[in-house]
Amino acid sequence: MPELPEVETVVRDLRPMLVGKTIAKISTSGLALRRPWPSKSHQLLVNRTFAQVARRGKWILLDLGDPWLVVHLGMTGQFTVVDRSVPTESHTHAVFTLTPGQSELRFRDVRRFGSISFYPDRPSLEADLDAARLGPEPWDLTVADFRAALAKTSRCLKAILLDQTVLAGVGNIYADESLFEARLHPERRGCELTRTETNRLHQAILAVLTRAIECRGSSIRDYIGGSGLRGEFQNEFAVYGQTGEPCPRCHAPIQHLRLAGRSSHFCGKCQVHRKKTRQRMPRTRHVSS
DNA sequence: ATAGGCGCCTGCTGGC
DNA sequence: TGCCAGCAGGCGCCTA
Repeated sequence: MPELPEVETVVRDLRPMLVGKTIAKISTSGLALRRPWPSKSHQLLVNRTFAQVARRGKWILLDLGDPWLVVHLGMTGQFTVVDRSVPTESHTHAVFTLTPGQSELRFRDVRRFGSISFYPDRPSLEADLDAARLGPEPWDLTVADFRAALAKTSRCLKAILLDQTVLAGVGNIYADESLFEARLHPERRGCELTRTETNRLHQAILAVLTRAIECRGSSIRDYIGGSGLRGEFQNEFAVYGQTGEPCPRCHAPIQHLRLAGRSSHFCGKCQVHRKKTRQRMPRTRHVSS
């Protein structure tokens, strides 16, 4: 699931419900998540108070005034604050009882690709973030830096956008939607983009992410925000999951392709693969429509 | 450097 | 109705 807009929504939802609350008790399912979360760390978390809730890429950073918890939602993670009276759903792997009040912070993850990591202090957290070589947040990535990153690689645009070391937070949905918005074919290579195309892609990424955050992200099946509310951006998809549907721009059917190991959706007519100048070259090809 | 495949998990859908 | 393959929003590891 959860890409930048979804994680940002969770963080914005959780912040007012967590900051100032203290962990009174922790219970876990005991099932392994993607990263180990040693039960030894639990005693270091009890009686600690949430000071801040932040996001870096797709990671949720919970500052407990020096121990830190870092949560990744994987594909199906849900991180919510609910009243204790709400029945606990299956696949709930961690419950933090909060005080004062009657609420609980719950981590639920059907596929268990998500993770909860404990860091005793800020330097240990920073070291791990550095090791991950996480790229800049999209809004901190200048067009000049983006241009430089594209120019030095022959990888296809889809793979570049999914690479968290280039920019942090974009996943499969928003890569496809950004490429559509920028009218660029996902198989185009980074190094072959013109200055205009690079600018257009940069703008498209920011525009798509901004609109998605305004919609509280996309709920396809599992995703919900920190308060349990679904997102609405799935209703705005131009290409993602729209195979065979008419392109909202030119009405040609949306196509589907497996690229960089992921399914890619695009309009083969208005997301041009080759440069326009070349496409106009007379060739022995016919167009039937 | 990069592409591709796999594995980690569970659940849902579509085709037969 | 039932079975089974294929697919899913992520990511890290391995090989070629």
